[in-house]
Amino acid sequence: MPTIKDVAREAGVSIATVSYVLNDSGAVSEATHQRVLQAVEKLGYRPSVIAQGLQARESRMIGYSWRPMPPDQFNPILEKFIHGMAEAAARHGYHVLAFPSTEASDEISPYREMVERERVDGFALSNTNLDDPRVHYLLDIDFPFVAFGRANPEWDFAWVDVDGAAGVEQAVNHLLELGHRRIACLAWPEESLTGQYRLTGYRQAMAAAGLEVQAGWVIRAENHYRHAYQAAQTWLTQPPTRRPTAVVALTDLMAIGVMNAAADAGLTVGRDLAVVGFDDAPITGYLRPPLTSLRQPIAEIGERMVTMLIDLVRGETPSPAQVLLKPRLIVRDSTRLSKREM
Amino acid sequence: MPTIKDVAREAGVSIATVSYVLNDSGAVSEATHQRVLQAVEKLGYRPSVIAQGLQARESRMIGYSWRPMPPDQFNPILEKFIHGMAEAAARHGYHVLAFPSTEASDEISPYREMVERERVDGFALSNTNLDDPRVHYLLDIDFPFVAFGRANPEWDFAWVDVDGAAGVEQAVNHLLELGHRRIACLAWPEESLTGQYRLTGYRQAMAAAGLEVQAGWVIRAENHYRHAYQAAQTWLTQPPTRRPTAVVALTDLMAIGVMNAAADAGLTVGRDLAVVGFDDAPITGYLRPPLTSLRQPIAEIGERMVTMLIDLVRGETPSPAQVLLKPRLIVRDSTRLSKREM
DNA sequence: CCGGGTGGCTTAAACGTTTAAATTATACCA
DNA sequence: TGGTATAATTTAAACGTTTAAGCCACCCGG
Repeated sequence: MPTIKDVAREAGVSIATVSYVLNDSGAVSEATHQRVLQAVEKLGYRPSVIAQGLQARESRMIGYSWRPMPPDQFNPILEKFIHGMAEAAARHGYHVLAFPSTEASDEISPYREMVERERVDGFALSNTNLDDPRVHYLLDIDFPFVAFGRANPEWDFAWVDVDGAAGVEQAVNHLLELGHRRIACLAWPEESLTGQYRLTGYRQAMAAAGLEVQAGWVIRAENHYRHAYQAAQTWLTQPPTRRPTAVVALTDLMAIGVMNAAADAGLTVGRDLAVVGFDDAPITGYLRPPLTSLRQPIAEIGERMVTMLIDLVRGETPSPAQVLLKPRLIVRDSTRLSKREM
Repeated sequence: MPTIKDVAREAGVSIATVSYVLNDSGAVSEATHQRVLQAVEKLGYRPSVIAQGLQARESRMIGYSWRPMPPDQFNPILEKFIHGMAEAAARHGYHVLAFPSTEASDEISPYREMVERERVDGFALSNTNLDDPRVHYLLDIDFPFVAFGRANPEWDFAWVDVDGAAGVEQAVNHLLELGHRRIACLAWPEESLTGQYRLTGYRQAMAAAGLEVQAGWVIRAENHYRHAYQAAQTWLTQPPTRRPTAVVALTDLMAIGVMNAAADAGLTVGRDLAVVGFDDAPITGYLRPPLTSLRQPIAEIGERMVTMLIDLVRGETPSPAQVLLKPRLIVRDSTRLSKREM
């Protein structure tokens, strides 16, 4: 690989002049400028990112880590999220460094390692939670990061999030328009901040419609198929005149659990029970019936996070520093075919 | 961040001594050794990866790129694959750099960029194909890489692959044991090398069982739901005594297309038609019926690729340099309930 | 008692950049 | 013509490491 010295020799100038030409700084005569560019072209010279990094004390890397899903669960948005970030980052001369999260016991040590060894200039976080220790640590050492998801409202940091409340509200309103009145919600445990926001959307939409949320209409469960299946069973064993006619599940995986429970109870999803999911996993369109779901603007989230992060790395404050994006309801047969006579 | 100079000052030695202590090289007295380690501890010093990289002319980065799936398709193994690589890499002091592949027109320029700017020490490739231009380029410039998948058999390079032929053979044998005789295969276009291997497994298993592959039993299609659905329809419109009783699809996505086509034709998958997929996507267990599929040992693939690549980066030849791993047939109801009277 | 070997440490160069400061050449003005 | 401002270029230091080479004191053998 040719270095700046080779270019300098080839062009008959000092390495400083080459550097000035390449960075468009300093005062260089037009003739020299051309000569240097020709030498660069001839040798196929590209500056070494490592040497530049040492000089500038930066790595031009964005660190990102995630906890892998158990084999029976899926993360439908991860691939697009990483790719979206990688693409946006590349446009700014940055790259995404994927590092593993191992034990849940010590969440921050992989992050600390990256910071201390100067591997990354900033982090993208996802799956943040209230009092997230990573957010706490990074705020503490004042290291640049942007989160996908909110955390403790008292902490001031840059984040991008999907407006789960607005999303679920859309879903409930859609069901209301179809004539549903007994609408249940399959929610997450109380600790989950994202779960809280989404559940709030459900409660607000119901309240706005003047509907009381009956006891038992909200069931909290972990994001597992089996839990969702069991929760649905408790609803479906109620008499037809009392049981929910529609279910909003906080993820597609849980929605699938509900759909299968309904089918196993002899009900036709879409006609006897409307189901809505969240995430719009690629699979949703191929389920029977295809699942209505809330699609998150993943590419935009990745893009926004990267540009905000680069602002922070450069010492600027991104504006806005908090971004809430609306998900879009993709209507499919799991609700469309369930129109109720009003 | 403290540097080696700070440690040297703190310990009252030269920076060379600090370096010798940290790298366990050179001759350092026990007393000095201790003093340096204490200074390191006290200051919380960690060597800068960038400075080490400049010195050693290496980045300790493994580049990996993939083409994102269209929104209605899924890549069930990508997440585990990257995470597996990231984990194995981290154990050896390496990290995974994710860079985007943009246009299909110029596949190699993102790779060239990474090479020329010295961003990575080697590459992990996936979705290789016969005469893959990336493999060609990297062989040409003699840059370290390991591929997930084979390419032109005349090229000598390191790869790890899943034995698709053995996998499909397993699947066909499983169907044969259940009493199936009219077994169809939903294959990929001829250009796909992976598709060729898998199809070979089908043909071999059929031949070994003394069964002739009837015209029309093999249909080639792109890896899309809709194509799979249509292919299945052409089989299912045949009279029951002639049509295939089992289908081996080369991916889960295509298997889902077949399952839905069968259901829409009034058949019960599992009883009237057995279906096998490939990849064992997390969703397969939740389909109705749950889909029998071939699981690839993703974590092991990532692990192997990384260790082989690190060998190559160090100038050693990995042994073995070609690894073929067997997938495992995960039997579920989509075949289990289809036992035929023999 | 002197020479050579060696253990233990430091000096200094190198990796490939950027950039402040110094130097040289050129032009302009009094 | 001499001095100064300015344009163009070079020199050299710096970023944080590693490591070859050098240095010094000490010990040991002859």
